[in-house]
Amino acid sequence: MQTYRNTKQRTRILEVLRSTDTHPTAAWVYDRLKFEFPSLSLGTVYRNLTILEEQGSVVRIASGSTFDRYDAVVTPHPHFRCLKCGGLYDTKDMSQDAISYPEKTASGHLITKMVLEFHGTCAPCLEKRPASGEMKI
Amino acid sequence: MQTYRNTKQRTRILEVLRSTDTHPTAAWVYDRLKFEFPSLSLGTVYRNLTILEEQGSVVRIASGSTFDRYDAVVTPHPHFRCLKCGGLYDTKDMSQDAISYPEKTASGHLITKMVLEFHGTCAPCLEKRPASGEMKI
DNA sequence: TCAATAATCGGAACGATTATTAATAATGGA
DNA sequence: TCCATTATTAATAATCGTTCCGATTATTGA
Repeated sequence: MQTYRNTKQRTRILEVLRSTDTHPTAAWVYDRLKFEFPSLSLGTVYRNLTILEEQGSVVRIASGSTFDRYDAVVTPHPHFRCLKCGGLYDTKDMSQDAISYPEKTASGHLITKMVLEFHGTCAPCLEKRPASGEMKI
Repeated sequence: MQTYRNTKQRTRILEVLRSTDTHPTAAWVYDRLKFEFPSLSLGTVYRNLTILEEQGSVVRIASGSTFDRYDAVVTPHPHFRCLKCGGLYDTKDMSQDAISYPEKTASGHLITKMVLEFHGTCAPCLEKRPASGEMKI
């Protein structure tokens, strides 16, 4: 059994993650901390994010074939993903608390977590484009 | 505007995908077809899966930092993902049809699709492990 | 049939993540 | 407090899924 030690790096990585709601990537956290720890390594960020996930302090949000994102809000909540820019947002007006599901599926799979996502075009990307049709000239 | 052509490879890729409910990866499809097309390239499989997705014949299921999977059932339906083995299953007993959501979020994001996943331990993985506690010896 | 060009093949390139290694530093006990 | 233990770090190499590239081939509409 592995015992975790407290390091400045890990502490700050969690603090940085808790200070934003932008669901950062490992690289974003690294950029944010490399001035504070000039010798910080990207591998350290990755390893600590994995450890923080094991500890339940952080949730990993997979995005398939692009970079993963991390969220320090571990309470289950839905996300909105923009298919144009890849942005990931919280949807504060929506909740998944009311959706109930069984402990096991009919096939006997044990459910421990429900993940709900909405996909589409985010408000900033909508503004960049004409109301309908293709961009002209 | 790009026009699509019909190729044997693309046709067979879609057929193979429609012949299974295992949500295959690109590599799985490639293995399945490389005897039929000895000179088949993995890049061709990837490109065609992307084209089939553009055409709406196939849905990509992202799995973050592991291989993506593809589903020829394009009707929205929830999936179960095993966190032990990475397996992806349909949950035939569950549906997401009853869950309603607005066209736009409060922040103005345009929603075009809802993705619902259940995570946990699948039945085969449950059987491999003792009912509770850690594996002994 | 023929020209235009989309699609293929093979391999190289890419980017996010993980593994490796030696050096460093946090921890618990004497 | 000092020391031994060992988790953690930094730097870099390696991995792996996926995409891109150039030359060739195949499909399509005229």
